[in-house]
Amino acid sequence: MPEIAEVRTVKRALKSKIVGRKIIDIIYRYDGIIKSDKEEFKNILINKTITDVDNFGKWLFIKLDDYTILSHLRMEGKYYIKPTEEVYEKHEHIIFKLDNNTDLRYKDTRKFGVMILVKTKDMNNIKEISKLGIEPDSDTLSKEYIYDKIKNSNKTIKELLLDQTIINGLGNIYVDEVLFASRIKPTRKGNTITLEECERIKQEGSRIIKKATDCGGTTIRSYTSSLGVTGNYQDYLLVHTKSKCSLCGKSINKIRVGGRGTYYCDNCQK
DNA sequence: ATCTATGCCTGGTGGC
DNA sequence: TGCCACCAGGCATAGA
Repeated sequence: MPEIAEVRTVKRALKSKIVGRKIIDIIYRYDGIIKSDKEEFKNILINKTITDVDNFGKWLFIKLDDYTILSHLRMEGKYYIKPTEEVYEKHEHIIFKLDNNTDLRYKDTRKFGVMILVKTKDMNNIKEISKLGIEPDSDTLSKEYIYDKIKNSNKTIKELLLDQTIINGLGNIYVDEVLFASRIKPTRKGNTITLEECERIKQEGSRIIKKATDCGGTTIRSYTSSLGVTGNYQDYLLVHTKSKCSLCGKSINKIRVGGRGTYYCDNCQK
């Protein structure tokens, strides 16, 4: 699943390829992805020029002056740039025809992704965006902030780190990595995590996300290249999908926490 | 407020 | 080989 590092990678690639391009038509092959008014989406966007691409956590923003497409890739959403005459592939649901004989195509096998068209000036008031927390490698993230958000919670630390309203952008893979690097068991309740451990979460989260962003994200399972971009952070994963602990050599446990497949080392994580 | 269950989806897998 | 139940999971929403 694309997490913050992968979304940043998509953002960079898109930015270099579509800024300055005008949308001349939009084809819906499956319009369930569009969560705002589907007709308005087309009517407003056709003939608009893409001015910027940005992201906040896992949300991607495609900006067109006064309007912005909020795009969330969820599990398997991907963007591709293709010559307009190329035959559509299965699961290419939304086709943006651009003014240079290319298409921006949104492909999403499981159709979990969403697009919402909003006025750019209202963007930060949209509930999906306004509720988001602080990005894991932001300078404004502090151990006190994390501690304050989790200290009274009976939820597991794994669930809390997946909560986008606390830290914005971590998904299943990076939460496992952050907890391993912080030496904290994913099943610990939020109210047992110390301030010192929050500092480790902050430091390791920042380090891991910066490194993963530099690597272009992680490419495993079906989360392969989007826009022809392939990340290589999977070479640095220490616990997620692993069977042996790189520190102690014991078996990595795979359990379910909060309904998610979770990898951890029972020996190294306390 | 907070928790649990459900729905959204398709492709891959394992059992028979 | 084919059929089928089940699972993967980010997030919203409804119900308890």
